Amino acid sequence: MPAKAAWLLKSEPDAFSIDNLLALPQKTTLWDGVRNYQARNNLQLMQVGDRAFFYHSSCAVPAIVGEMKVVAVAIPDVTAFDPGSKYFDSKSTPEKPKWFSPKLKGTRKYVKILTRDQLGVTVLKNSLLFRNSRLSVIPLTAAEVKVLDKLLAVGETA
DNA sequence: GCCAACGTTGGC
DNA sequence: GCCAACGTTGGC
Repeated sequence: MPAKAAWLLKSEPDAFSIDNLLALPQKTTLWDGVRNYQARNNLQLMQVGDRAFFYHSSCAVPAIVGEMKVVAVAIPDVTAFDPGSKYFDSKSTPEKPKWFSPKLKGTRKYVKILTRDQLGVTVLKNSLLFRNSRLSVIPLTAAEVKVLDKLLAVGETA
């Protein structure tokens, strides 16, 4: 069994925040609406049990604000089939789906968030979070996760 | 609100 | 298959 992977998932808090997620009945959601191939490919690589960090983007203080766990691998993104959805894509059909959504469960909201500023002075500086600021689903290396855990441990005792 | 970086589209 | 035009993301 390979070690569990870790991911960073971006969401605009105005659209869907960590609080929105944790307020859901099962704290669970299908991660839909992603319309970028690189991000899509990453969504499809997610395995049950993988860790996922929730990142608030396009807001006053961009930061990792909590954590989730993958509870189901990606299934076709149904919002792409719905003409009424702003994520509708006529090129994606139930027969030939183009976009996918894994299921994520919120597990934790941080007391102290990890701001983009903080992350920028760690090894995360070399991650896709900084090298490709537009990518919304980012794989994290074990070394990067280690740094995050360290920062979190400090936050708890501070 | 601005703008840089990047992805996508479409004409050729 | 190239590349200009355009649209979007997201930090600031």
